[in-house]
Amino acid sequence: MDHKEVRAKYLDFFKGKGHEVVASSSLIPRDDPTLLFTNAGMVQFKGLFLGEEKRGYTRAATSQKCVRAGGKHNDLENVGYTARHHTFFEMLGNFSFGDYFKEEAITWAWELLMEGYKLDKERLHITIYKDDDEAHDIWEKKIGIPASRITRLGEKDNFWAMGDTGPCGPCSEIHFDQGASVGCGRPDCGPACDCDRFLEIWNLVFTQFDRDPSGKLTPLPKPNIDTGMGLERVTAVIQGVKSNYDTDIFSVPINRIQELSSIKYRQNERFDLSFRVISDHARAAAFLIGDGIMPSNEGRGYVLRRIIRRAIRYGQVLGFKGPFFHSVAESVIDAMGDHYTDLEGSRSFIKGVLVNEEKRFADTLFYSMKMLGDEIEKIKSSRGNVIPGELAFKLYDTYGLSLDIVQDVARDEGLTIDMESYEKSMSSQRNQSRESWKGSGEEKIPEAYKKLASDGCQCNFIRDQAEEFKSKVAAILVDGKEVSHAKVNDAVEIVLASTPFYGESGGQVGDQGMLSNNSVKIKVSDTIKAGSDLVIHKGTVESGSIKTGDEITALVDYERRRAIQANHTATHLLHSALREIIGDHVKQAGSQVSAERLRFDFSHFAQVEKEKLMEVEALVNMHIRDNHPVTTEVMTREDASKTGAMAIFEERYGANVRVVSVGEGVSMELCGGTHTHNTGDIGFFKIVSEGAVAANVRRIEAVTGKAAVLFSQTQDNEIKEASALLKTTPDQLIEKINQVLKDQKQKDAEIDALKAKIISKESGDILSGLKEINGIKVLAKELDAPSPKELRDYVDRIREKLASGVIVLGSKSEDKVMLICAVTNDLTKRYNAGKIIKEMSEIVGGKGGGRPDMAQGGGSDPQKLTRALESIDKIIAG
RNA sequence: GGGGAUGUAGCUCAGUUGGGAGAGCGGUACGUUCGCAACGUACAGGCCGUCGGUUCGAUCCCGAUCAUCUCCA
Repeated sequence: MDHKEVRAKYLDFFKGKGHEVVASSSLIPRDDPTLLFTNAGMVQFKGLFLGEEKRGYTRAATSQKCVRAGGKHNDLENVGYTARHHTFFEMLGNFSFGDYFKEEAITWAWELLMEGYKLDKERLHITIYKDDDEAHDIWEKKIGIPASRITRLGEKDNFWAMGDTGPCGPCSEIHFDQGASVGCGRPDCGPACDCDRFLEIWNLVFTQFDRDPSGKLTPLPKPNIDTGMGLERVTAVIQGVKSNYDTDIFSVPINRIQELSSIKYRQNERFDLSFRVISDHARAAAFLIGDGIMPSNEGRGYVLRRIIRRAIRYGQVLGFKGPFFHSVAESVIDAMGDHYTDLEGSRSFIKGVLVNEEKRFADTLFYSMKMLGDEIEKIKSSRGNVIPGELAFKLYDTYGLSLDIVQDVARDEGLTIDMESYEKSMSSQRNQSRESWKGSGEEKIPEAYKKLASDGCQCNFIRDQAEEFKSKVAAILVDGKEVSHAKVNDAVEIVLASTPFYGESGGQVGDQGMLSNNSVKIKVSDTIKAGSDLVIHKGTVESGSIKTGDEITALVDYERRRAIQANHTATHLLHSALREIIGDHVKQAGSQVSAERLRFDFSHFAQVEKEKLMEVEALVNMHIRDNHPVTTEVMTREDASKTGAMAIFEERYGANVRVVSVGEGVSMELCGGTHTHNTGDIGFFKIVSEGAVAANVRRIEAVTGKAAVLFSQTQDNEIKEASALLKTTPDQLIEKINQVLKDQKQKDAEIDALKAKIISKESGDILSGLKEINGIKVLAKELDAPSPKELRDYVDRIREKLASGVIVLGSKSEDKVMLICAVTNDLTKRYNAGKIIKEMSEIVGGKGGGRPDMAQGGGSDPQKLTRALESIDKIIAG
């Protein structure tokens, strides 16, 4: 049985038991500040378990993609060294939201393992929570498991909780006995043992309590079921192999590595380790990038980067010199693209990102190796033979040179590393970081909205309707608290039973407009969406008062809405034009559509050339002129992905999705926003700017319709005005500017030359004030110089003429004095310009200093300049 | 989220008691050469990331901010 059959059997089995088969959600969890990545099957159902969200089913089964790397669950460092750890894996799970409970969950699990997967029942052991007699009875009496193979365990192993408070409950695990030859070999070895003999394959969680802050458990009226079984693990058990890496799941990437490296798997343990690390990480990298995460220097992107780099490092062990990892990742797409169709669609994108990242890593490595080389040079020249631990740590911490590489180099150079101090530095960094961990920073849904949702409050967005729309007030919030009525000047948040207002989502801003009836007028300044089906109208009561249950007329500002729609449809056209002209690695990385303009972020590895940008703009405008119809269709997620519609990864979609199509194959995207009826409604599309927002992410801003016309007119006017100022025509403007610049440059040169002449001449005049003190030529003079640079020019000139002597010049402005002193080189032993300027600066209330032959200073008392200059006589006379 | 590092010419980077912004490569012009390569000479190219503070004076010190790199969580 291959893994595809294992997965299909699972989903089919539970479909047969009335479960909705739900597609895997993105690896980026939505609305959840506690998680870096989706790390379990229940993540996408959290809202249902908490009763904050309702969907059209109460039983669900999924095969959920999961990543455990970074954040609370971090398996990264173990991957490759064990038979079971992965950064990426698939979790099979069946869920009940207040529907069936313990008995069905256990019975069905057993049925699937026996009849579906044909496991040997003699090798299965059960663990339950110590107080859960109910589960014990079901296992023993109903299923017929001998009590000797049912183990009661404590809170640590068999009691599950989402957090310190909230839903929680006992769980029951099914373990597979790999036989006495595996593991510790102790006679009392059992499922509770830490060794590898008993393998947990399925965890059934019975969420039946609600824990309050004091720790008290109250039974939930409708308990839930949440189960999880790792696909890789159970496949290994079914296929009778000892390691997940020996299943068919990993054979494709491992084969690819064999081809690329010409090294066989299972010949050498050191190489095998690399095979496992690379094949695991290739899966994680492909899926993370497929879900829109880009390698970067922070957050999720940084976890991805570390996964990629770890793989590359292990690849070096296999002798890879150039980029190879992208090719392994592509083999993952070959193997899994048929079940994860969006992965296949992102193939060239994933490859591009990885090639780019492989090159970038080579740069970092080159730089940090150079740094290490310099440091070793220093150690050797001081006859040392130990690399300090702090240095090794710094190289790792700051420059990304990992310890194993430093160790290799040290060995080659005959040096050792002070590991004790290395570990010390490391653990102090760890502690420092752990103390400050708070969360991933994802925005949380405010409590008041959650409460409304769990109270069953809903608000349907009614897409196409007459302008007069009547609805009932379902809830009113003031200052984030639910109230029954609101009066004049209150800042309110209103929930209606249904609404024509579009709540901000998918990058499209929320609508504005009015809510009114005979007794109240509310100006809506923004509309937002909370959760999946709550639309909140934010606004102010302008007159009258309102209470819940009132009937009210909702009127959207449709002129504004039309501008937004034009921008939104144009965004889709821009997306498809970019893919056509610069390549299908282009993927949306975010967008913002407002009435004024549209902003589109997308993945791309370099600046978009101006010519390409013009082509894109032209293509979008062509589609506008062709006046294609814009149509929308609601279909199942599966059907949508078959049509090849582009999905935007940051969105969460339900079972049914909206597909927005432009013309015949011009553009097709999953989108919940609102659009024009025909592309011609956009009128005109104009790109305003293109630039970078992050590594490998570019941003285009554009305008449409009226705003685009205005933009062009403004630009045109500016060109005309500029032409008029330069007394030329727009078509000769560039030429004229070049001419003016050239002219100016010439004049600058001329001015410099003239200044030099003047200074040269004036310095001759200045020389008239030359004195001789102690046989040394001394010149002290005040002159009018606008800047210290000017003053320096004078002093240089004079020095040339003087050949030997001391020069002091001063210049004053309203409230400041500049002083400069030069001593010719033959005299610097006797007179120090720095010291001279110091003394003189003090007189004018300031400070100064510099080199022995040249020094500057100044002060804030202009009236004393003359005195300062006179003081030179005394200084030289000594 | 917390820490460390970097930001100077098109590129790679120097630049300390705070006091004239540099090198190599690349570019342009000229020269040697039949031509290329090579070499020589000259020249152009800089808000020293941005903003603020200290100071007579900041590439340099201090604070903030942005970008990039990196480690930890």
